[in-house]
Amino acid sequence: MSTRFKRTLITSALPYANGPVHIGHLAGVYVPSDIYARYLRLKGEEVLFIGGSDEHGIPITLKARAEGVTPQYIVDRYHELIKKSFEAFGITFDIYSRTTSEVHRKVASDFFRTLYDKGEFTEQESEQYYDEEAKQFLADRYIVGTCPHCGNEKAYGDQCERCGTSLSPSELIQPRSTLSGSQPVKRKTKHWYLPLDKHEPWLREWILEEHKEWKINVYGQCKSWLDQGLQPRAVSRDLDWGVPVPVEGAEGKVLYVWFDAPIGYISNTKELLPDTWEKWWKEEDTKLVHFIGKDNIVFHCIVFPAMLKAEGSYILPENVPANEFLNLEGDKISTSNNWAVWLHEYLEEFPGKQDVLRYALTANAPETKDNDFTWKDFQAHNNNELVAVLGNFVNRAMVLTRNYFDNKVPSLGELTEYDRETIAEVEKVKQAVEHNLDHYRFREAQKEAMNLARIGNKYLADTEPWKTSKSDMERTATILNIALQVTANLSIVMEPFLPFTSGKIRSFLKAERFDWNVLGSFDLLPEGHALGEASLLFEKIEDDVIEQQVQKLHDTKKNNEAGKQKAEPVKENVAFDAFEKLDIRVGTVLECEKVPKTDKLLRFLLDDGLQKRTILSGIAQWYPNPSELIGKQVCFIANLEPRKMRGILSEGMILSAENSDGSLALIFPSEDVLPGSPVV
RNA sequence: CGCGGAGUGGAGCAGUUGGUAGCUCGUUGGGCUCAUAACCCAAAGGUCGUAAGUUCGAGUCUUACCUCCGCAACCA
Repeated sequence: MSTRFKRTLITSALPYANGPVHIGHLAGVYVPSDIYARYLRLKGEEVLFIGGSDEHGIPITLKARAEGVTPQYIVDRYHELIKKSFEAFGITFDIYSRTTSEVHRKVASDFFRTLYDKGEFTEQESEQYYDEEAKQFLADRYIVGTCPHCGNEKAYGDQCERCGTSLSPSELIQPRSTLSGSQPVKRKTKHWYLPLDKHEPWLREWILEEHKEWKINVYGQCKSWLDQGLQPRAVSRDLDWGVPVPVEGAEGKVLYVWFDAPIGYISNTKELLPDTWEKWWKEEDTKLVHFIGKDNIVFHCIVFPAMLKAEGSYILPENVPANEFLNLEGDKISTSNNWAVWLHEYLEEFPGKQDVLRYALTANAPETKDNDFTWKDFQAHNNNELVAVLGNFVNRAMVLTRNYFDNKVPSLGELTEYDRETIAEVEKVKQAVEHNLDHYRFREAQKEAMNLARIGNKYLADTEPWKTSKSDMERTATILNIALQVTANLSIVMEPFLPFTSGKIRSFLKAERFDWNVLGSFDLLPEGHALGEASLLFEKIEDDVIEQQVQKLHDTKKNNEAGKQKAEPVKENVAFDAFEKLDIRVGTVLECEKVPKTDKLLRFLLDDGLQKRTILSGIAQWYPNPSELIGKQVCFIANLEPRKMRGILSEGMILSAENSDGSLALIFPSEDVLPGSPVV
């Protein structure tokens, strides 16, 4: 640590309490932050590691509504589950609290009030949907209606889940409130905004000039945001679940969750240390580090710093080592599709194997780009590295000592040149691990730590104590003394990465926990010291165990697909005249090409019997050679309101059939007809 | 010409301020037998996405282009 700092405050992104924690969360945030925290503690530094659940926000209220329970019930359930599984996994938070705590309510409320009193917010009125029966404003997610794009009648106010379009509530046709079912009305409401645009100058200087050392993905993202120009962001919402806005006339309004959540870091610190928390947040010699995933970069690098700066008494983060995403067996991890390896399930199915997962996730950490977790890799990391290299070396050292020296540390005699070289190698490992950890390169650091076991294996192979034991017990004693000292060193260097294993090694050695600063020493175990009972550190994971996990995922996938393949229920009946209002016709394709700079849009020029008509259709990915469609006849809706997309006016809609996987197929008449023929 | 990231031996990754391309796993051969068929050694395998340029010299700098991922846009 540079002399600038006296202590380190580590925060890890608050997991959202509407589901359990999965390996993506672990690899991206919790394993690296735990390694870092353990490392600094082992070095004897003053460190605080903050975690907690993020328990406010719309998705939780929706989930509660869907299950017919209270939001509190939902967050209680997941908070407990998450907290317990983190604990069992060995994530050593100094506190794992929650944003529904009393302390948080007060801290967040005061924080808002301070900014409010200082005039750091702007106020803005806007029109939003209001439910007159339920007597409250409706968040986007509380409004359903017909998607203007695909006709899905259950589109939400922020997004249509069928076609994936993001919407705003006013775009919905026939909006309905999910609270009462009534038709909402537009009403004026006032919200507070954090004017990020005003903070842009110093943010620019602070990040782009003073923090060039940030990871390139983080720096690049920030630069991108800053170059595009920052916009004011609303900090309040009309909702009844959250921290109330502490301002007169703000009844029914709560802090927006992104404003609320990062303050959780502060309130959790305060909950743990009611008297001394301020030194962690307000003294310049505290080093603040946020561990997050890449989806949170803008909040932790721009929004939260702007909040802290606006408040005025807080320090800013020194680094934000954000990771990319972890995929699972080739596909994106998805909570809603159950495409994940859940921590609580792993802990049950692989009891005592916390370190195996920690190791595999760190070895394959998405530090520079998205990575893929596969069970086969997991098995290989365990069998070929943990078992074969680390477990085996420790076992060799222990067994040899038991066989030749009655399980006692033998004496160190005269050192050979080779012994000295080996000892020097161990010192190099220490430096390499430190250097990498200091720069948040956990994958590389773990690899270097593992090299210590490799050095040990090589040392035994080269010195062959099983041979020297036949002629020269003195030499054999020296060799095994060194091998045991290497083992003791392993228990130190592995502590941040594999804490459970490290503890086991210490119990084998009957040793207390060593400080990091004695790493590299060869007098950790005194001569004659009686060793404990050794067992295997790791066991092989057989193919069938892996296949079972893969099968589990395949089953999930099958279930998901089966679920989707069910045809949608038939919509409500409509009167014949409603059908008659639609003017569906056949047209002949004259031109067809991809619209530049889009992924999905094809531009059709149709002969509709009367004139030429341009229609855009979002089917480009299913028709890679659009020119092949020229001359074909397609069906289209002729009297749909024209709409401009990408600067081109689309006059109608071409009809396609949609598969369960979302792929689209154009509908053609079975025989050629005259252009303009009506479809009846 | 929207923004960012990535393209290095079969797989996953390092390559610091430009100077003969490294690591882990896998593969092949050999050695060893203390050890969970584990360990050790050796070899094969890369024209560092493509093209041009700067330079005595480029994976490392410049330009153009291609591919992949994410965001944005967009999907009547």
